[in-house]
Amino acid sequence: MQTDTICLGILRGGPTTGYVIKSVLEGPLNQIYNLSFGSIYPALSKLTKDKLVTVRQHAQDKKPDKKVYTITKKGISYFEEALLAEAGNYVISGNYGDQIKSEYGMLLLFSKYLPGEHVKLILDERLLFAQQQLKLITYDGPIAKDSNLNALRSSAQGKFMRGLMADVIKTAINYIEKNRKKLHD
Amino acid sequence: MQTDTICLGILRGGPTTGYVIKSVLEGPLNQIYNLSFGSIYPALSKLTKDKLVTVRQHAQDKKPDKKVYTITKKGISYFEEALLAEAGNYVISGNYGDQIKSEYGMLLLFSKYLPGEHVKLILDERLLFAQQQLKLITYDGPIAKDSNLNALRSSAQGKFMRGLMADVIKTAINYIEKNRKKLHD
DNA sequence: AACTTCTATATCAGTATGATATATATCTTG
DNA sequence: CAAGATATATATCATACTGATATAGAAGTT
Repeated sequence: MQTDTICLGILRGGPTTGYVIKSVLEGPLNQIYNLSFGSIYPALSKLTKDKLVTVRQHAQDKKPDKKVYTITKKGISYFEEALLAEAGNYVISGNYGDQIKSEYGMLLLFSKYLPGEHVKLILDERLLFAQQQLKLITYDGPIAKDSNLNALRSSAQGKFMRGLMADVIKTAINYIEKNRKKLHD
Repeated sequence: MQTDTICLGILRGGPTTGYVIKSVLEGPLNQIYNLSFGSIYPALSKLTKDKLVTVRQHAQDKKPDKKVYTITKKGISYFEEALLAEAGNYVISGNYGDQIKSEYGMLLLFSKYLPGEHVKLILDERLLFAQQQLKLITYDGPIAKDSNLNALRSSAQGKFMRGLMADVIKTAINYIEKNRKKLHD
């Protein structure tokens, strides 16, 4: 999926900054997608140039200007067309294009070349990390009033995806706890 | 994890070609990691130049030469040091560096902007795809005699990872089947 | 008081992707 | 049985993305 489309999709949830887009991707969408600032900021500039979004520059003395991006009508129709076109692609080809690079998975796969103590350590760390992720995803308390995060949490789609990720993480935690002895001792 | 390290790790399972490395990544490691030919072939050239692997060129008339790469002693120690160094990193920082780009996840998240019929279609397709993946991962019948695939299947680590992936996919399938009505109808 | 984390944007060298080219064998399907 | 698709096998390259770095003040922590 194009970076443009991702940014527009998040912006459809409400006006916000590049920084928040990155936070959304690192927070609730953490298990789904990620983009670096080096992709987000240029995409936002390009979208502005193409009139698919508008910027309001909030001058903050001595801090860098906070640039709040809002999707335009043109942007909305562009987004919906792009989504339909890309979805169509997936349906036809059967290629869902998930790009997975789990360094952790490779590390475990290669863990027979690692000292046993080390393997224990990285498993302990991973379980802790997974539990943190689970809390982050299932958290339902008050959050900052950013409309994007609210859209993500309250929509049926957001709830669906959060539930899916939570189930997957729980399964992984249980599996690791039950089977970790096969990797050490 | 560096592409070099990944290639060396797979080559530790036995000598093979760049094409097979790609197949391993697309087959059994499908849910863990992927690399394009554009990364694998240059990495293999670099490793050869650095004497971490050797090549035997099997001339096949009219087909391109089949280049079988074998890890050297130097390569083995390099690999084990790199792995230890990288694992150390992960333990210290708590950053497992998993890079996830699930276009499918984003598509579902944005599916409220898609026609209901389309959503049904992409869910049906996904379930089929997931079932295929599950079969691929849990398959225990005879396979081509490539030593890398055998190493991956018979080692404790390979079994551990395959079991983990199978559990995760089953969970996802169950979740989608039980909750899909929240996304359409 | 010192240190870390958060908010916020920007740039860029190095790395990776996805498409394309090339070439043959083998398998599949109407 | 011919046509088309898929598998084997390597290679290249424009475009895209990452991860690190720079900048800078506020706010929170030790």
